[in-house]
Amino acid sequence: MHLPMIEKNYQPADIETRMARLWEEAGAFKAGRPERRDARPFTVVIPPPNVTGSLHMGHALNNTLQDILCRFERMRGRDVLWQPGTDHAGIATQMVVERQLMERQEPGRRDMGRAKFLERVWQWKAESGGVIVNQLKRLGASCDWSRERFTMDEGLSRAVAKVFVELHREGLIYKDKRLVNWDPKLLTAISDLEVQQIEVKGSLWYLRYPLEGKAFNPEDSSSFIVVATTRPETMLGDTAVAVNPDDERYADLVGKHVILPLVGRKIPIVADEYSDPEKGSGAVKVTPAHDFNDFEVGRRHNLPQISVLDQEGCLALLDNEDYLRGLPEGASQLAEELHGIDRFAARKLIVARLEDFGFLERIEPNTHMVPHGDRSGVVIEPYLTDQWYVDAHTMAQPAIAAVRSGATNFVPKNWEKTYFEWMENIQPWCISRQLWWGHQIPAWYGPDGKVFVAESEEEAVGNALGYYVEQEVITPEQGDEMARDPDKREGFITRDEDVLDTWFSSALWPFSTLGWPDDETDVARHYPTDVLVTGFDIIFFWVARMMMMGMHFMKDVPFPTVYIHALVRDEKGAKMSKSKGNVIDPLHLIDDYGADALRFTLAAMAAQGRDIKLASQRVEGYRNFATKLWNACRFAEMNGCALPVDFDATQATQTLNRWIAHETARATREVTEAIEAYRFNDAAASIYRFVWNVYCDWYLELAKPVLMGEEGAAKSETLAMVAWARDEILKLLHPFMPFITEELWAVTAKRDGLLVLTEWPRKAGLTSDEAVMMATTSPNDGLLPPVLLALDTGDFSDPAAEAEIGWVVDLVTAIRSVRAEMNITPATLTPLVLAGASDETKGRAQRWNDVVRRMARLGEISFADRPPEGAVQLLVRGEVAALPLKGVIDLSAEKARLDKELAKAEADIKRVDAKLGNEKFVANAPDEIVEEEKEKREAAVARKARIIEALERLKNAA
RNA sequence: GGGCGCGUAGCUCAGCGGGAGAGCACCUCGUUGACAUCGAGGGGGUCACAGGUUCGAUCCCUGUCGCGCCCA
Repeated sequence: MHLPMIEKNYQPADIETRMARLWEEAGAFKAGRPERRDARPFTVVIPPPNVTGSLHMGHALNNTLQDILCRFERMRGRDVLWQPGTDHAGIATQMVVERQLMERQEPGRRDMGRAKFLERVWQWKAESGGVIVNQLKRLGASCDWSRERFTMDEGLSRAVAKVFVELHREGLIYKDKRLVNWDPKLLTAISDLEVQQIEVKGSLWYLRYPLEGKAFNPEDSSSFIVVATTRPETMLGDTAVAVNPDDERYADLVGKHVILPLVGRKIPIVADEYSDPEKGSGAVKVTPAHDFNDFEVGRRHNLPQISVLDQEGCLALLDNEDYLRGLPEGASQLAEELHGIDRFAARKLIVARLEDFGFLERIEPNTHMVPHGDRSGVVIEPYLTDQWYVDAHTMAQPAIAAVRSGATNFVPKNWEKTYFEWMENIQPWCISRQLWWGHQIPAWYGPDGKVFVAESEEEAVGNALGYYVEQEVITPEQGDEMARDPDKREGFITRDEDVLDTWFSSALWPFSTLGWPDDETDVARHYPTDVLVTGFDIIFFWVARMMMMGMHFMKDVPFPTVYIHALVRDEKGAKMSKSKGNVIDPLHLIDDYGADALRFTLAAMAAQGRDIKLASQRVEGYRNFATKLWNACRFAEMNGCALPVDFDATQATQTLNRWIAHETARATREVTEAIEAYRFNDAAASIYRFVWNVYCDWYLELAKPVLMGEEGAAKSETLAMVAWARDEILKLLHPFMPFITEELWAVTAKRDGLLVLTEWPRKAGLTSDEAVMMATTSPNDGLLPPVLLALDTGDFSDPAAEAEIGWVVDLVTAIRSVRAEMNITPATLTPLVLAGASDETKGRAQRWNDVVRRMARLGEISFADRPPEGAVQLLVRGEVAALPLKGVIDLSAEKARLDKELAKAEADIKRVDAKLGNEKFVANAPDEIVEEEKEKREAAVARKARIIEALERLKNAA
């Protein structure tokens, strides 16, 4: 077969489309490929993006890092399962579809009815739900797409029902009437985590509450008590006034009563620690039904809870039995007046009314935190309702212990503190939502409100009907009839209308996606997963809850390692947001620079524990890196570099080739170890430096004369070695830049298979059998400690080769530097005289004659005992290299240059002497450090001597 | 108020007990046989500040100042 030539230009878009198709057709990302049936699995579950989402920078980073790990382990022979899928995102999705209905001027959700609306959501999902999946594919995510899951799939829904029922049976899920965070816009309860505290400039209103039995007189402070509040409108629901038990000002008032202004309700003055004597007046009004703290105060003092708002945050006073109970005649007039008014309008009205009657003492400006819904943006209302809760405190204990014991580790470690902090102070998790889109709670109610929880409707209805027959509420005949015909039981047995918090189903993701509870084959093989990669912003929402559910249902952690990455910010460090208009769209970057460049940028910047400030300039730079690699491969192709089948790099004889083998092994070790340690930035830096600054800058340049020269053993070995090192580069770079490397892999040689499934460069001398062992042995069986996986460069290390190539590099660099400094144009070829050269140096100079002349723009290279007069004299590895430039250069400039060098050498000597002269240093420092210092001193002294000689000669020349 | 983290070259960031690094930007030079999406060279930093530990601190400890995030 004839290989296609490498295209002249690197065109990411074209390559990406083709490579994606290639992988797809080969089923390269599929878990459980037959040839890997016996390999150790490597499993990662994707943090499921919202089905409504589109790819943002956070996704790009998160999935790039996961993909690097997956491709790396796949090349190391593991049977990789990267489990993809999306989240149904209850509120977000429902909002999207409702907005769409509105835009199309179709009937709204409520007009349409539940069943019809849900049909519409599914329809929307079918049409638009795949967007983010396709975007992840563009990024190169090597998920097993054939196993894509959705949190509302049948299987996952069964998992949800089972978990709910079991936790309910164990008493870990229960229904409770207490305050929740109520969103008056979305008309649903939300969890603590979905509430954002936002600083708001408000006011503190000081209100006079008249004391019972005294004639209220605004001028007489003994006739009232002053309470301070940030929410005057809730005063209608006050059921007490609280003062601190240690507050002497109010000591004699405790136990007495006040008459609630405007309302006329008689309420007690109680002593409670909650009241802070330093704040406001030291007395607070207590509204148990509208404030979390007051709720607790109310419980402690057995106070009634009077809710005065409705679901939408409007005053609800008429027909409000709790409110009207025990009120004097005429109170209903106020109720009629205020009923139905929005909470913020009511605030103004009530304050005005209080002022009219002298109950308002003063208003102070006050900045305080106000809870807002993270989706709706409106002020959250603490609201008294029945909701379902998970006993998070109990469930957290094994999850805390698992991290304490090290069964699960966070990387970087410091996130464990955040995890513990939250888990140890965890509150009951409110899991019911008054939405339609989501997993409907598997609870059914009988006519008396008794609840029947079961995994299926049949089961629940069966239980319920049995119960009511037994209780003789219905006859057995009626029971049979209702069991047969759902219409007949309508109004008798009704299902809970609410759905579960989206995070409830996400918490099961590591095992529900593997088939639990229906088929546990994959659970056995892939649970626990190997690592979770996610952002710190969802440690509470998701990681903690997966830990709880995993420990409870699988009796094991969901993952031994949690790699927490940072946020991607804009180049100034601001959080990207639509409102700020500073969002960088990863898809635009992919269009402009290619997915590989974007991926490499994110990896290179993913230093642990630090946010990423992304500038598109960086991406451009790494696109250039891809171009560089592209051209290096073209160069190899143009010279006919190819790898013979039986070529063994360890057996190379040419110095240059032994050197690049050694450097390749070093890069292999660095990249491998860095990925293993989740140091993605170090891995990226290593491969970048190796490709550009070692392979391209030196190896290819030094190899040119051989490649262009005559046929022979040296040339054929070099032709092979250029190809060999190129192939190693393509492998090492593949996890970071999968598209370009796969393309180059295909066009540079006839291959047995795709690069994506090619074996990762391994320790030289390790047999394939051992590599297979490594891949199949479980990590905890103690047979092969991880240290054996470390790569050994032993077979490639060659100090002699390093010394020789090092000399060439130093010589060329020194000459280039001085030529630039002396403003010698490249067109001027200068001769080089190696003065007093050792035999070794002479040999090297002869062997590298062509290269050095070409790279350093030299004429002839000759040898002499002493440098010619008036020459520029360079020190290269302890010997003098002279450029006879008398007449070409300015002698005083050369003198200045040497003076500078001399000063540097002297400074070095001085610094080392100060150290070595310090007895304590010599006594305390490790021997090798002292030895190093001594060697440095010797080198500096020798250098100084040569420079002085050079200066002498210069003087003679002048 | 509690917690976490950050202040290193003009910018974005690595490094973290033994001679200050990268990329980009900047300046000079360059149509050298893969690459101008390139090559060669160069300038530029009391490593926020003050103490302490140490033979030795950009690195460890304490404090101060400045910035960011999370929780109350």
